[in-house]
Amino acid sequence: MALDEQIYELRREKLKQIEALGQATYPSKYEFTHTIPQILAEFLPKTAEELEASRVNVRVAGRIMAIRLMGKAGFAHLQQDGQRLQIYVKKDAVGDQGFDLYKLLDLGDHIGVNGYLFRTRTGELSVHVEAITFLAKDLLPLPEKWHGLTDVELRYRQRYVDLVMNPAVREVFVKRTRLVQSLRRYLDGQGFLEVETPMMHAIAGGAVARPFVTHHNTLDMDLFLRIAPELYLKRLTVGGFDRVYEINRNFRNEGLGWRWNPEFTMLEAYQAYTDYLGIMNTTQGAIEQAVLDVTGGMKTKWGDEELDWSHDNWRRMTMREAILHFWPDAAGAKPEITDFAAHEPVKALVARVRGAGVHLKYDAAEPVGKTVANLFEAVAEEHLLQPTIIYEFPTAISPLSKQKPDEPDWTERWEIYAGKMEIANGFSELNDPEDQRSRFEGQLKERERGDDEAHQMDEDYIRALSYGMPPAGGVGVGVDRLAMLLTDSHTIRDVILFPLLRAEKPGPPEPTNP
RNA sequence: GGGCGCGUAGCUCAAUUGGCAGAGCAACUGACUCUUAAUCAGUAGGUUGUAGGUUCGAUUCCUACCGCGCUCACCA
Repeated sequence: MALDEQIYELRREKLKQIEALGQATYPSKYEFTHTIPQILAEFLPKTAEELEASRVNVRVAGRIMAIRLMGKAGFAHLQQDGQRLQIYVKKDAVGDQGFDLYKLLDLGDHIGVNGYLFRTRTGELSVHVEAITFLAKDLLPLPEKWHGLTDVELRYRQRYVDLVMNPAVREVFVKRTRLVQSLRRYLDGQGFLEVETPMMHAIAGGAVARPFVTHHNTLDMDLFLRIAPELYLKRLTVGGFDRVYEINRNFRNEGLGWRWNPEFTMLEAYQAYTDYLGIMNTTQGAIEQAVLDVTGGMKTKWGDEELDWSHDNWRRMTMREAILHFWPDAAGAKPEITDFAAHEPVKALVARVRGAGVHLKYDAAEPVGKTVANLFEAVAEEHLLQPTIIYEFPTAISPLSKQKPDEPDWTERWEIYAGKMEIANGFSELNDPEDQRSRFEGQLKERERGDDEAHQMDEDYIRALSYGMPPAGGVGVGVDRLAMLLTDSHTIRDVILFPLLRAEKPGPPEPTNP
C-alpha cells in the first residue's frame, strides 16, 4: 500500500474516533462571529493589556496549517482567506473530550473554535480556545510545509492544493477578479451594456483562427466554439445597443505557449458614433483605471523591468513608423515610408531583415500587407515593453476594419502592446455591407490559396449590416494577458485557474470507500 | 512537430568514477501545559517513470517509449 493510501486509511480511522467523541464528521454548517482576516485587521493593533481588559470572544473557522502538541496543551495555526491565526488549546480549558479531539486532528483539517483573544508570551495574537468543533477531515497529506508545492504540473493539475499551500498564487487570482471587476465598473460607468452572445457558432467568425468543432444531435448540425463574439456584438449595434460589451471565453484550436491557452478570456466592447480613436481612448482609460484598481499605483513590476502605465508614458506610433523606429542596424539603412506599398520593395526589406539574422517567414504569393505585418512583428514587437499603441494596420489582414479614406491599403485599426505582448486590438468597424462582402471574398481567396484560417463568408452578418449599422469603434482586450502584466506572471497558465492539460493517465486505483 | 533538460519516499531534494538508495518535512509510537521550521527518543515508508540493452554489478551508461518543463516553429 502506498504511503498516501496508508495515511488515507489511518485518517478514516481517526474520523471514526472523532465521531465516537460525539462530533459530527461532516457537519453542514458553522456559525462564526469573525473571519481570520477580520480578527487580524481589528485586533492585531491591540496590546495584550487591551485584550485582557475587555475580553473579546470569537468563533472562527479555518484549515489547520501547522499543529504542535506538547503533552497537555498545544498550538495550531488556522488558515482562512490566505491568512493565518494561531490558536492555543489547553486541556484545562477544553476538557478531556475536547483535548482528545485535538489529538485526533491532522494538518489540513477544517475546524471551528470559540474562545477569547489574547497574546502569547512571545506576543503573537492567538485564540485561547474553550471549545473545538470538528468541520471536515483532510484525508490526503498536504505538501511539505517549508517548500510547499512547486511541481509545475501538480500545481496546475491540483490547483486546489496549490491554492492552499501558496498564498501568492491565491493573490494572483484575487487580483484577476479585481481586474475584471474594474473593467466592468469602468464600462458600466460609461453607459455600456453587458450582454451574452452565443458560444456555439454555425460559422466561426470575427477573428482569424482555427476553431474547435462540436455537434448538436437533435439538430444534427456541426457547430464551432466561438473564436470571437465580434460579429454578434456588432449585430447588436445594428439592433440599437449603441454601447455593448461582453467578457467571456473564446476558444482557438491552436498551440499552447506562454501567451496562449486554447480557451482564454476576451473583453469585447463596441461604441457607436465613434471611430478607432474614440474606442482607443475608452480602452486606454479602462486599462489605466484597472492598473490603479488592481495594484494601487500606475507602475507594475514585470520581471526585471518596470512598466509605467501612467497616461503620459503611453506611446503611439503607426505600424510603418514602428518598423522604421525599430529597424535593426544590421539590416542597413532604414526603409522609406513609401517602401511598404508594393511587393518588390517589401520583398527587398524582407531580404535585408533576414540578412540581419532575424527570423521572418515570407510567401511571395501572400498579400503585401500581410508581409508588412510580419515585418512589423519581426523587428518591432520585441521592443514594445512599455504600453504602446500601434495604429494603421494593413487592409489585407483586417477584414472587419474600415479603411483609411486617403490610403485604402491601410485601415483605422490599432493594437496595444505591453510587456512585448499584444493585449488589445481595436478599429473603426466596417459597416458598409458591400465593402464587407468584398473583404470576405478576398478572405475566401486567401483560403483557396491555402490559408485555412482566413475568414469565412457570413451571409447573415452581411444582411445585418445591410439593415444599417451605425458608425462604431470596437475593441477586444485579452484579459488573461492583462492579468499577467498586472501580477508579474510570465505564463498565461499562472493566471488561469485550471489551464488546459493533457488528460491524466489512469494511475493505480485510488483508495476506495466501500 | 524540432532542439535542450528533467523524472529517486506523500512533498522538497541528495546519492563521489558504474559499487550497500539517503536526508528534511509529512506519517506512526512515546515524553512534554506559551509553542511557532517546537524539541527529545524511537518506528515505518522505495518496482529509482516504463520496457529493453551493456556490465560481475545500473539511480548512474546506451536505445525506445511515456510524462513534464523550457525553447523554437505554428498561433494576424
